[in-house]
Amino acid sequence: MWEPPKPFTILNRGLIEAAAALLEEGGPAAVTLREVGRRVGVSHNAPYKHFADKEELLAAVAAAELRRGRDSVLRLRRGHAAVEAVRLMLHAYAREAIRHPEMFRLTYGPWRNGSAELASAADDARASLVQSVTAAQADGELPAGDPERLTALLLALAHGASDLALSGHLARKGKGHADPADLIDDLLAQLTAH
Amino acid sequence: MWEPPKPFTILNRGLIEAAAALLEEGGPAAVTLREVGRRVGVSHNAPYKHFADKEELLAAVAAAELRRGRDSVLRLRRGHAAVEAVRLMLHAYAREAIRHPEMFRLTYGPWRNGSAELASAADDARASLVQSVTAAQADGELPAGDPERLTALLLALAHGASDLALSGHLARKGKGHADPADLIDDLLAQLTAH
DNA sequence: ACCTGAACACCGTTCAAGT
DNA sequence: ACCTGAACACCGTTCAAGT
Repeated sequence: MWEPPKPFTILNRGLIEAAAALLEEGGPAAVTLREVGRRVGVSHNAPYKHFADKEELLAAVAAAELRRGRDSVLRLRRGHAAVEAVRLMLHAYAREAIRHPEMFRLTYGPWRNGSAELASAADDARASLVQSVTAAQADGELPAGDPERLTALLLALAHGASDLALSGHLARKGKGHADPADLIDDLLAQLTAH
Repeated sequence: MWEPPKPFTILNRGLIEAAAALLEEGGPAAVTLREVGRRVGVSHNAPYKHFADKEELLAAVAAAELRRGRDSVLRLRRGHAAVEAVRLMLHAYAREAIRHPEMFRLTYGPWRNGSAELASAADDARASLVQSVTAAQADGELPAGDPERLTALLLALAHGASDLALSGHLARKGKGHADPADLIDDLLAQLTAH
């Protein structure tokens, strides 16, 4: 079942970057293998020598983004108290979602073939957050309990607020006007004032 | 700018129902105008006399689903204490998301042309939830504060937990094993024990 | 007014052939 | 081993023509 990861050739990386750029510009429908090939300077079906199909190319784009997210989370852990690191991580999550909606939707979208590479990149990113949550609990800044479950609560709120904001379903247009960052702070305030 | 809603002809309703069935069976890609037409018994471009394009047909599917959601929310308000109604509404939200992933993703997905019909259906559904939240606040069962914002917090969590569960990003496979319903109850417990 | 069949442009994927 | 060009099946959309 398990396959060793292919080496990252120059072309491989170029295809992923071209696909990511097209995704950002016009969504998944704009990521055509013909345009990807054209931008990299190969024929429209050269990608098939590196990826089984279009979905696998997009999965590689998503995995690269998840690795970037994990590295960003690791950077935030240094130089901040644990609970503040958690707050900054969740804010960064929402900020990136709003700034790059197409990448956000791709990364957390539906994957028919559960790529192992994708799953492990996501696990790594979440594990960093779990560590900071655990440290914040040890500091008495977050309520005790299963840290995985508390992390899931925090992540679910940050994710849901971001996704609803993107689709315009977060609040009525004139009213309230709470953005994802506000809701993250609301939840943390409720959790710290227990 | 504003256009009067077209009358709901038999064919119109049939097209929407056929599109919804195809969506459930195989996602948005399976909703081809050719197959929709075939199931209803018309040619593959008869739908263009009722909807400007494929996206407008899918928007009508989403709007119908949002209206169903609003009616379901209204039913839950009767016969329950306010805070319990809120809890049941959020649980129903997550249950429907898990049971009908494609419809969930469509309903809360990206809409390039902000259909007024879609927006008002969503506003109606959320307004019912806001009313129950307000009543629960008056009962002293939920913390005081802007009810729109508190509703956004609750909805964002239910939405995010559902969406992450669907994409398998809610928690590591073996660990924690919190499902959306658990997280909803966790949040409500934190809010009521203030 | 509403529908049909043909046609167009486009895309993912396959394949025989090249180096 | 990797790439190319042609080809296939499919789809959204348009359009001239029918009733």
